[in-house]
Amino acid sequence: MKTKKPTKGSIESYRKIVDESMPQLSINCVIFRYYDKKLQYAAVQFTGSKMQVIPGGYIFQNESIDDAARRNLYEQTNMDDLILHQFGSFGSHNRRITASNSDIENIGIPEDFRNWMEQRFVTIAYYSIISDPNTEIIANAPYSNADWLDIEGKDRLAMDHSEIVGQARKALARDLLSRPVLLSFMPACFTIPELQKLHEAILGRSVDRGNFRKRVLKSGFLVKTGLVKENTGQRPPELYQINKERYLTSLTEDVKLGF
Amino acid sequence: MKTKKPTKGSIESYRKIVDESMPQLSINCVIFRYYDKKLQYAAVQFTGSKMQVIPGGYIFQNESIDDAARRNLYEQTNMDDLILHQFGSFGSHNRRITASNSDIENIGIPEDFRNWMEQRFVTIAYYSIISDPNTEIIANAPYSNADWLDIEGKDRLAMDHSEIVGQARKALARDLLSRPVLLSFMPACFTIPELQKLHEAILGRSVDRGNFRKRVLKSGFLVKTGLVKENTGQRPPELYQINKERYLTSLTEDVKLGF
DNA sequence: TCAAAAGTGTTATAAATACACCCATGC
DNA sequence: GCATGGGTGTATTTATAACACTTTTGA
Repeated sequence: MKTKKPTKGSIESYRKIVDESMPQLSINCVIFRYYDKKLQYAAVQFTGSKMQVIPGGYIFQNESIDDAARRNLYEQTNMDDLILHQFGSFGSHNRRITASNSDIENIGIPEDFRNWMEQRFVTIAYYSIISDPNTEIIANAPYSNADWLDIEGKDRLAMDHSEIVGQARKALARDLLSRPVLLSFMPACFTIPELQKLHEAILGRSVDRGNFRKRVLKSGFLVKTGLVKENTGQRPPELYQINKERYLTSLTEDVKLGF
Repeated sequence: MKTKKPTKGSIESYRKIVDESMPQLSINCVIFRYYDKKLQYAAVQFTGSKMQVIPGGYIFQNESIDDAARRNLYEQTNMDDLILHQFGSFGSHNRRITASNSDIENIGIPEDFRNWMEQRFVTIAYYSIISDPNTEIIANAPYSNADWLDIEGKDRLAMDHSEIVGQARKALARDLLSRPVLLSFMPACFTIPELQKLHEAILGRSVDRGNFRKRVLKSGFLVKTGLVKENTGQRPPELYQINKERYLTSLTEDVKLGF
């Protein structure tokens, strides 16, 4: 699956992108994590720029868009077991990165690559969620300075990336209903109240404790471990695991088409 | 909004496409209609070919993908008031039109255009629905021979177009729940049993008459006209109109993000 | 013993579902 | 009359929502 790659950020790596990628088409990933009781997403900066964008990249001529999303995510986060959900494409007629909308005046990349990347681009957007909230985002060239930003924060991203993040959050909230997407967020072992907090972070509002518990247990995605989380200062909550089998089948099965 | 266009199918029109369109990126539209009590979709053929595809086209450098979808649809169906729903992108690594997967051996188009269009393409897919089931599809060059195909039929389209149609049908069924997309299908005046038949055609199964009636009336999208449909051979069903105001606002408002 | 958070149960309401029954028409 | 499809009502079940009560811990 892997190809020999030139050193990241080298002239050769830029040439490879320009020579072997589909022109004017990109993928972007909104990578969520649940950390510090908040829903966050990954943002990176172009080297030498102050504006932030979400990770993204280009599509090699011989790879599918889904593979391109996976690859770019791997190159930038070192994670390769994420489940990616394509949720939309963005292609307004003047959608391009420029000095005025991204502050990319003096970033250290070759001019021919810069000309290439400053064309009008259509992007296909994916969202993904990481289970380990301590994952480091590795910002490869032409990016640097990765950050996690609060979804409720006021950060303004370059271009239409804030819009893309907003749409990703909506897609995530929508998918919560039909699939337990949320389970990808959680560590191997977790409590129902923790799961509820995550739900609330995604939905942007609070839900009833008792009702949440009933619903999530009835779904059959959770398995009781018999253990409890200790030293919480209050009554120790019970620890659960994911019913992996049930979870994986739910990802491929069709959403119920009810009337 | 309209630009002067070269004669369709002329050398100039092909040159314009190659010169002014984004490369390797297309839009495709699954146009549904409800006709003869069946759900159908529009298919066209390349001139000189036997294989069918769904309508589609290319994106001018200075137009948005949504505008491109609208324009191509207009050029091919003469309809310009359709509501388009983007539902996904398709981009497997070997997604291209070839003689083997589309039977385009001897279609009468210039070789440079043919080389251009036989590149690997990613397509962004939309679905749309027409309210007048008697709409004629105008197949412009390089297409000819437009047809309406049954969604339940066994027709095999070229490339991955059957897959795209299947996904469109799923998206349509999903959207039925949150929006009364269905109303675009209906003529100005219709009966509830007719509306029910349409629902059943989309969902692929039957629904309870009484319950359907209750639900659709409670939604507030229908207005009673006071008239009945005559000469049906049985009890004359009541005719309804769409509450246009309510319908249009529902199209722009967010889907409820319930828990 | 008290606060705080976890876990459980009860009730009210609304929605989905399954039918049963009557109605209006053409034959 | 009667077959056929349209229109209406009702009972059952299920889902949603609001909220009260109990349990377990650390301080």
